[in-house]
Amino acid sequence: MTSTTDDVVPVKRRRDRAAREREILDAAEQIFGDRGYQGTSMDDVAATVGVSKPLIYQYYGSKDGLFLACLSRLRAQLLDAVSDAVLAAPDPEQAMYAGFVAWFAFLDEHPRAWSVLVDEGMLAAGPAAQAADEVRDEFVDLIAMMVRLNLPADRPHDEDEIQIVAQSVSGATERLAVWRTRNGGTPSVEKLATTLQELLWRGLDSLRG
Amino acid sequence: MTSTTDDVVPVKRRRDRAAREREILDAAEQIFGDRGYQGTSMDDVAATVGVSKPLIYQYYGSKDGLFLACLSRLRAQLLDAVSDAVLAAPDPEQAMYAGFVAWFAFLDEHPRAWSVLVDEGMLAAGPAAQAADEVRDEFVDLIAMMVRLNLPADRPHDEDEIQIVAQSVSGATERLAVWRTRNGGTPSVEKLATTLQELLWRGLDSLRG
DNA sequence: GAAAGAACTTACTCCCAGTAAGTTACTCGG
DNA sequence: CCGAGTAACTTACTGGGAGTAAGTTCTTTC
Repeated sequence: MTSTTDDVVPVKRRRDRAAREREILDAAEQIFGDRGYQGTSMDDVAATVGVSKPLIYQYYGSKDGLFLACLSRLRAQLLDAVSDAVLAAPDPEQAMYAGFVAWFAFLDEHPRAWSVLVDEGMLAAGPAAQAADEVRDEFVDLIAMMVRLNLPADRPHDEDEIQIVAQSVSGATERLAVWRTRNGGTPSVEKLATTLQELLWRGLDSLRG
Repeated sequence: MTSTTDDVVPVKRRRDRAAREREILDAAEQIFGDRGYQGTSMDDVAATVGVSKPLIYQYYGSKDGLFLACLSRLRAQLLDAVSDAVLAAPDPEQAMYAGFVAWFAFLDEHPRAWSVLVDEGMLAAGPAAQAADEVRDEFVDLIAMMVRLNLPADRPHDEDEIQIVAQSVSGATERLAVWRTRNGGTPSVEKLATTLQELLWRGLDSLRG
């Protein structure tokens, strides 16, 4: 009865640094995932954790720092999932398949992780992002049209497959363009186009029948 | 000599709306391209054009609106370049090649356009963007390793080609994941993995020799 | 040469990243 | 049990950038 701390709300307010850091990181991952980088304010994160903003700054330095910490943790998880699947496979062909499955399955099971990592995580939310998507869609449509023209007219084609191929080609070319720019403009345009052509042309045969 | 307006700086200050809009759009495209979406302030754009900020708001409504307008113009140019190349080709195989060349060449010749459209345009600048790239690089390395393992050991392999393939696969899977999420989680993970596998596996034969 | 409207500006508001300086709770040696 | 030391935490601010209300000046047109 003489205990000093047992009337109302005996909630532990102070926690040690490691525990608090984890709490903050969890909240941040959630909020970044929901609202994107831009849409997330440090005040929101602080309020969610029930802590004041400067504490977050003390632990993570900046908004970028906090985002980066989320990213790091997720990256490790995703990379592990995929590498494990690949390394467990008995031959290269199955390794490739297993890698794809692991990749898509991970992002399927961690939709929020996904947003933070690649999708909206760093994109501006709203109309600008939507417009960028429209640009992509136009190319996807163009590519899908080309693929369709190249299929035998008599056989019913699998529209899912066409979409998958078109999205893949669009994603691949976009990434190659970024990479090439950062790489100082090499390899040459022709080298890129030729290699892509080789990689995809024969694959398209499979879909042809 | 009695003319009222010919001493110093007879610069025309007012211009009609269409001309001013174009001026603003040009400046915005340049600045967005240089500094990214986040790094660009409306005050910067206004100062560059030599105009006050509310005028830009009157014409474009918001920062997103201005960005969107830049995007629209560029999209039309890029899409035209690629469609023209594709449609001018005599057969599907050459159309595919021509399309790739047109895509990479356009982005080569308009590096700033490029930034606005896809690359840094909407990404957060600084350490966060860098970290996201590191995540990608890890996957690219993993894929490159797999490709290398699958090449005949005796033949010297073309490292550029390996990088191109690895970047392509990484870009394709990333895009597919975004698309699938927005598409409500279909098609299934297995369908995606199988189609990708078919598309790429035979293409990798070409590189094998 | 005045009316009308388009082109343009000054001077704000609010929100959010980041910070300076201080306060409170825990802990450990005596 | 108590005070000194430190880790955990807060209040109260600055600065910068998006967006706006309410005007002011130029230019065209009758």
